[in-house]
Amino acid sequence: MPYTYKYPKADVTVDIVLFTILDNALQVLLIQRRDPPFKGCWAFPGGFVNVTGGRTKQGETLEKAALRELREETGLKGNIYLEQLYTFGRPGRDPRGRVISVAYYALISAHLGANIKAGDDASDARWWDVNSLDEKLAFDHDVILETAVLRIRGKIDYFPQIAFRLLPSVFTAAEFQQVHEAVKGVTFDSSNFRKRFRRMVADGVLVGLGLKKKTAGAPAQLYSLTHHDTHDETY
Amino acid sequence: MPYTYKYPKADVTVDIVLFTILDNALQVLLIQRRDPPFKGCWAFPGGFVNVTGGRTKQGETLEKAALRELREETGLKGNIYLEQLYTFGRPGRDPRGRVISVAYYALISAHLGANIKAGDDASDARWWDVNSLDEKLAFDHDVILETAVLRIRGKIDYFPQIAFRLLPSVFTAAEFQQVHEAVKGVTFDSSNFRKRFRRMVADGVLVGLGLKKKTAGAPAQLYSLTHHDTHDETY
DNA sequence: ATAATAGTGTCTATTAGACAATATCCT
DNA sequence: AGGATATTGTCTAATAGACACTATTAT
Repeated sequence: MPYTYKYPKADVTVDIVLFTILDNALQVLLIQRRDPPFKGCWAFPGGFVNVTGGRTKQGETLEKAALRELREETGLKGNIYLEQLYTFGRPGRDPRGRVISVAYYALISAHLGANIKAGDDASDARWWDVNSLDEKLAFDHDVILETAVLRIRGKIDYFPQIAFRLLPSVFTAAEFQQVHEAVKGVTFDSSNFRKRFRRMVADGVLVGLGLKKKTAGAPAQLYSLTHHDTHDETY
Repeated sequence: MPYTYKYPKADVTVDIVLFTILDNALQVLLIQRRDPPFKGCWAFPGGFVNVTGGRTKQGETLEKAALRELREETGLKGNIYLEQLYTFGRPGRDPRGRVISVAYYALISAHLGANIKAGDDASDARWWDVNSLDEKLAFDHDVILETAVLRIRGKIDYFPQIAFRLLPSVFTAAEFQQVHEAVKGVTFDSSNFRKRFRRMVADGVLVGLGLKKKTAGAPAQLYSLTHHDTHDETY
């Protein structure tokens, strides 16, 4: 049953740039495409937005589509925080026809990232260090990646949730610093960085748990987010 | 000649939130719709993205579509700076069917905004003070407006181009301050604000022109942007 | 002189950066 | 004791906010 329109239409897709921190480096999840176009190339998880249902139902939201595709192509369960990144629609970006892609980024902590497995449309799925990625990506995904990295690099400075979503729920000050360093691609003086950290504790954003974590040196205090402000979006 | 597809597709539109400063207030341009849906309602200039041309040509870019629609519906000439804002695609936002709208915002100085005239699809076009707008807008344009205002309010703090685009090419320190106040919706201590202004002059971002502008009190020094950095997008 | 606006200076509190120092654990 | 890491402190420079002050024009 074909669909007929008076004017030509575009396809709308979502692409999801999923980040985590592994080996103290910012890593991004790529899927190896099983089918053309760009068969064999690495690309972000993503796919077509469901727009069926006629005038009344009209299909799923963009965000739901992104979450669905992310789950289908990675095996991840549960709610994963997504934020809309940018919409890419340059003519010619997809050889099959005009495709408008609404890109999202998502952040998960390393222990969640460990059990990723490739979905049906992919021959493989794995994490790549964003700083040593020299693969030629499918479509315009290289531009999307650059946009996403710039976004979280800029936003982490005034929106600490970026760091918290990349961390497990309990973490040390050093781990918090390492996440910042991995995202920004620079190193910080630990003394000065700790002042910011102490301020967050004093402001009630973080709470010390009294517990200690063993390290190669002195044991480190463990902290967690003081809940109640899980609803964010300050921007 | 109808277009037939195997799967249903969405329409892709652009909407443009055009801002200026008039009467020391942040104002937004709205068009009164001549045709259904939302006939008679006020809405942003915008329209369908041209996606014709088959597999190879595929139509126009999103940004070109936004610029074209803005020109068609306002009579504005020349290049106007646009920045992509967010993509709105909730099912049901348009009663005609699934429509994904890529929203842009644009900024012009007041003297350009004076000669706006309604295009063919509109029965009227005029500026509205964003702080005293209580019209029910078409589609989800109320949400788009709120998103746009929040965006420029946040961005003007670290991206002074927002202010410069709302000003004529030559302006006084007081006018620069008034633009900030109109965008942020607060007043600033002129002494402290002027320190920021002086720093921009010292840093070579602005140049004093030596000329004076008459005011009700002492004449004010005129400044302009030190060019060469017209290519922005620091973000 | 006075109203009105332009423009400067001063004090304090907050914050970032460079760098020194102390504390705690393991071997 | 010595290596490794956690944790705190000190000095300086930059910046923001509150507020007092001077300068220049028109009437």
